[in-house]
Amino acid sequence: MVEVGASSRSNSMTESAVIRPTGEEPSPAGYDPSAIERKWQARWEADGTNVTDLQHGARPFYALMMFPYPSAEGLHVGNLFAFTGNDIYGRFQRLQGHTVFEPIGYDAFGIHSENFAIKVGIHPDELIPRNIDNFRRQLKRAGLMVDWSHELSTTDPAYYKWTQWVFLQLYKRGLAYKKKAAVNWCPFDKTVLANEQVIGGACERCGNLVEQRFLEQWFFRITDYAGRLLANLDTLDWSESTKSAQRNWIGRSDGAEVAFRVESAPKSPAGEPDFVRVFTTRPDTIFGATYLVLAPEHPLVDRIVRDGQRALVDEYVAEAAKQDVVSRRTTKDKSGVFTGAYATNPGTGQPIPIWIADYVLMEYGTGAIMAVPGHDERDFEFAQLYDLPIVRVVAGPGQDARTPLGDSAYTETESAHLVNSGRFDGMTVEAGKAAIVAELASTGAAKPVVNYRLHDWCISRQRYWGPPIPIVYCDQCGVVPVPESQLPVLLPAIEDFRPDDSGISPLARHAEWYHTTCPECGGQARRETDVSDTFLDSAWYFLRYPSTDRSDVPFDDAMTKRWLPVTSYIGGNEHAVLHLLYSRFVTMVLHDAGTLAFEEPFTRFRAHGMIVREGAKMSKSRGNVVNPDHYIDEWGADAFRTYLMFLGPFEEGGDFRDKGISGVKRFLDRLWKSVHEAVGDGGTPDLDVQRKLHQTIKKVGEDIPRLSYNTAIAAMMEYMNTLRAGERTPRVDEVRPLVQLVSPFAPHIAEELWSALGGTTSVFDGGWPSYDPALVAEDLVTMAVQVNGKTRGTVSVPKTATQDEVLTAAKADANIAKFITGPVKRVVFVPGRLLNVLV
RNA sequence: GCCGGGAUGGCGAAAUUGGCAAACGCGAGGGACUUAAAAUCCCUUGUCCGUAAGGACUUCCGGGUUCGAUCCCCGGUCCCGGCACCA
Repeated sequence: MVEVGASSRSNSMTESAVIRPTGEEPSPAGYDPSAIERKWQARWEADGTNVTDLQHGARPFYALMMFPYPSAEGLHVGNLFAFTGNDIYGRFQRLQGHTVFEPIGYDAFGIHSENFAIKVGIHPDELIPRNIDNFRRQLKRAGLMVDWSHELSTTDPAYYKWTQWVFLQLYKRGLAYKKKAAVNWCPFDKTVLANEQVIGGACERCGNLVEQRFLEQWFFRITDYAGRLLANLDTLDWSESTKSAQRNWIGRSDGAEVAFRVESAPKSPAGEPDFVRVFTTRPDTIFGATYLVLAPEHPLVDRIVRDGQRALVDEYVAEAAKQDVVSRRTTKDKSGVFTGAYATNPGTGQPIPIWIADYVLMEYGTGAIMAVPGHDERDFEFAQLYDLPIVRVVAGPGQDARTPLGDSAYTETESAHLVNSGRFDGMTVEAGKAAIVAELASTGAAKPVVNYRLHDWCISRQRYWGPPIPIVYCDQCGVVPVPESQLPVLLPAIEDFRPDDSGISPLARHAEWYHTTCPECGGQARRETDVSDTFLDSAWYFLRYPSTDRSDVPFDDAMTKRWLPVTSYIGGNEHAVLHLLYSRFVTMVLHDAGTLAFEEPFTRFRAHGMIVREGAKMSKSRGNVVNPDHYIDEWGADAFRTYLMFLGPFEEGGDFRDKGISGVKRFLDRLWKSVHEAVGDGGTPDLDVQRKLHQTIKKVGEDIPRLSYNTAIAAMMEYMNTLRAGERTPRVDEVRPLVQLVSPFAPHIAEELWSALGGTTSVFDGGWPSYDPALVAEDLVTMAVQVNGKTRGTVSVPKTATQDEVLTAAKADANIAKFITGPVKRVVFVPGRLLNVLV
């Protein structure tokens, strides 16, 4: 048998220290969370308990949590929920013998911080450190196993120097480029808005209508990586919901590009026919393509438009350009205009009209489509509106070429076949796709193409509070990247940092910063005045943590080799696509550049759930936000942590109910009492308690790795109930392992009790208790007895009892016997579980 | 519309391989201790019938597979999240 409580690595327990004469009050001063929490936080700090030996520690385990944005309101309970979940996992891994690194930092740049600074009239330079101080104070109170010697803030020049370096790595590889792009502009907030910040065509903050502006923006060519970003997902141990969100966002669609020859385009150069290239996922329906549609911005529009239609087309194009980006995408009412031109359908050989409509988007595919109104809802609607021909080319079971389409497009593809499609008639949709693409490809009219919905990442912001993009514009040399040796390009401390409606960053107003010299020729030059997106700051922070003490490199090679990729990452699904995708992209780029040996940054990722309060979403306006300080004051961090983990499954979240915390507090009170009352472990152990203990050790050890914290806590509570059943006094060897099991959840009380039990080092250096499999298995089991599938009673039999023995025992039970009325037809016997008698 | 996750007592939830549905906790009711209250401890608590023994019903709805289904299959409803005029 394996000794309970014995650590495989160290055993600092002094047995004699805990044995007291029975009857003598062991002076339990009572459980005072705030006193012992202060005491142990101070001791951890003094002893360096949570400082990770990054150089030498065995079995490195990088337990990463998503670093917070340090808001003025302080730590949100959602942050603490996530951090506690990560902390328990990290502490457990440490108890398993890993060297665990649990760092924290602050994602402190960005529009959010800047807007708040403007609102309260305090410079972010002053406000952010203040907020960070408050966050640090709150994080320390929560008792996280954070290694504070590696804390970082993205606003620190020693950090953003390397954010700029990351930009330069992308620039060097041709993955950063500048182009004019349509953006949402809020005339009131005087800023570019992300698409997510525009609700129904209005600014989400001020409600003013958003305008479309064309501004020069920096982009990262993330679309080059779309295929890999998608394919690698299959290899990652991540929450399915997160992977699914990324798949949706990347949006792969397999199809073909098909060329439609424009009939006698008047303005094309002599002898050079124009082709409209369309992207389609349904090449099988080409015989049903009765018209083409170009996006209003399509470059071919001007060339092919016929004179009679020119005025109408120009008006339509101008109108479309005026619409803001978002409402253009979400308006469901279709409209369009005929160009007067025709193209040849390469399937039918027939001429079909070319239209312009804003339901076709220039950014996706080729900016042009072949419209198949018979089999596409949008095309159907458009064709009905403008009276364009609708042809059936796909028929389902029991349908044929003449079956009318009715009032909607037929979009089924399963068990459907082609009709009205010449020699392709009768083929399945799948076969038709392949055959038609193959045939068109032979004449160069089509090729298979994969399209992604993912757009390039726009990283420039015309704002102040971010890392300046390290680019200089020189009249002689053009666009010049700032040499690495001249990094960081410091964000100047300016008072006038408010954005204006020029669409140009406030930094442009500061001539002394804006004017500089060219790093190449030394001549007059201007700085790029945009700053980079906050998501660039957070796309690489996990690489920095182990190397925060290095000022000469972004990350130390040896450290990176030792600690990365991240072993375990825990965070919210609100970052499923942006942060997590950008981090993967940046890692891949650095991998391709030969800087990193791995191309995926997070080996395992788990999305935690959301906390609501009393059934309602927490919000400032509702006034139902949980303030961690308040609860920690009242109940202690240990009870607060444990309650957060107990209120629901970690990956689903749960309902924070103020009353609920008392149950967890009672549990800790009883733990405190049990340890202080515990008597020495002489004499005969109580076998039932021993069994329950070993079952609990097994269960908690299995539940924590799968983040099933609520059930682990329930198991410990059950054990506590067993331990104190019938007002028995627990023994020291019964409570000591429980203190260890509780320690990841409630670290302070665990340390206090561990030391009260004679521990001379931290409980977190004491290892994890092991269990005896022989004690886990009950040798007497309660089996259910069913008659015709209905449970009629139970029998208590030895685990090894045979079918006949159980049957005999069952028949001895009068209530069971009375249901066995006729001859027994069949008996189903599941050893140790149940007996089902069929009569 | 497409993709992912859900729906179980008054409430939060559990059931790890298809095997006693409701562990653990909250709330509620009753009791002990107390002059009293708090705290603590004990008992009861899915619904219905029954004094009880016991019985019937019960995991969103409707079917199916199985000796047996919260779990697997088919169809549907609702909730949460992602994507969305993406061709």
